Amino acid sequence: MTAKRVRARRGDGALLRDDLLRVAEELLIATGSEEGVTVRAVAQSAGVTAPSVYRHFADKEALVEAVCLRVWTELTERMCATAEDSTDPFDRLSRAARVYLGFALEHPVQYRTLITRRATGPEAAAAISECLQHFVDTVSACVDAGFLRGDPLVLTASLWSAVHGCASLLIAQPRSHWPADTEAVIDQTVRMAVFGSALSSRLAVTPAAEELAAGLDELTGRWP
Amino acid sequence: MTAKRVRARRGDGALLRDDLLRVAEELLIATGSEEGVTVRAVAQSAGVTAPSVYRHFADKEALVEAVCLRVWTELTERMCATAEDSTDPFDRLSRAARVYLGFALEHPVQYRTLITRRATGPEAAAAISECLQHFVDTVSACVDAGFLRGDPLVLTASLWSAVHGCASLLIAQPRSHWPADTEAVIDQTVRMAVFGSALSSRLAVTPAAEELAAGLDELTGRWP
DNA sequence: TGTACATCAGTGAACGCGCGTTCACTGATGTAC
DNA sequence: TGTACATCAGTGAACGCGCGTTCACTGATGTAC
Repeated sequence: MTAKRVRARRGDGALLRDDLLRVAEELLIATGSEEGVTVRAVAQSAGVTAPSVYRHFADKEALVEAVCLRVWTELTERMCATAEDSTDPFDRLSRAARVYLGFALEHPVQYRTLITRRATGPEAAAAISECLQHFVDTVSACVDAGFLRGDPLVLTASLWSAVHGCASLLIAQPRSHWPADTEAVIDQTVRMAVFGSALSSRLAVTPAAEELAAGLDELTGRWP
Repeated sequence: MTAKRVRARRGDGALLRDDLLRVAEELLIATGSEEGVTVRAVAQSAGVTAPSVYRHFADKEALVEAVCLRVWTELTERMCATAEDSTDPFDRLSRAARVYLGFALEHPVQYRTLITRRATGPEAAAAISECLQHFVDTVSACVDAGFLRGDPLVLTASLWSAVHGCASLLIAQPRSHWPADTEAVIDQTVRMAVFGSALSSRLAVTPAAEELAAGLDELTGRWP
């Protein structure tokens, strides 16, 4: 990468743009943070001088955001694709949650950078909105089918909290605070979230713990 | 604050330490990020020159961590205090979750800074561990009482994910992506998490959505 | 087919900044005699 | 009670760095005549 780059032909200036994105992504992943991505380092890795970067991105902010968006757009696509594997709205919800978590863990730095960014550009806000809208739609379908009750926006916010929180902690926290079996945590989190949404949205009044436990034992005894 | 500070008497050097912490905290909150807290700015706000900071903190890292820890130690205390308001383990779990969320939203910047920090000092790691241990103990009590089933560590990780995720999103995301009623989201998230843990840990086999919904309707019909 | 020119990719050097940190110091003050 | 001294809080000046960004430029290349 550090090798001097051959200058692009006229009209092919956009080739550098792709290279810059690729190289900036590598740098973002390697350093684990937006601060590690410097314009100079990106340019050098692409075999080019720093000012060249400004031919393709307005400023550093725009470069970083573009790097994150490059993978982020996959997310909605993948959630939609998975939805087609099933016709059951409740099942679709679980799948969407798992895809979201899987995505975040596959692209931890891009995920965290984009979602914790204070001032996002309109494109980033749109990308997050789009993904969130898919969640809302999936939840709404569950409400329509009678699997969930209540305000879809509130239900979605809680479900999103669970999967985002799981991803966020797995990304940020060292192993020491966690059970060894990451898969078990992911699985439990998704199940907690979807079943918890189903149960809690039906509980207008909170019953006593013993009563609830006895009722759940009785109910779940049907599926041994 | 910018006023020149009167020099402390001999032996009272530690007074400045408190002032530096207070001022650094203000700066952290005002700028919303660790990067906004510069040694120079902190010193100036305390009415002192930059090198004075190094009399009390090894480096900038130590200063920021101390600022965050100052409020963080409240958390475990508050969770323990709330636990005494109830004898029901399941109720205690809900209370702990609410206290955690409330704390995070009261001190959003300190919460985020400490929990997303990559290389934490031993004190910070200990503080997080201590708080987490309280969660594990509370969950274990629920398992012992038969309200929850399964590995307490895995259950805790999921519960932690839900509350952390809710706090994290509320802190990071602009209002646009959220329902207007923040309280409703918090309430729903806690209920989803605790009831979801109770239900999901009893489901060895996942039943069909219709079956589950019907069962839950029947069960929750008892508490109208 | 040859040539002048406009276009475009990329450069080299510099600006100005704020940062964390170090080092030798100053001067007030409590303490020991 | 007076004085020399060790201690300690805080200073002033500087180091060295890497950063984002700008600006006038160079030189290759496609295109129009």
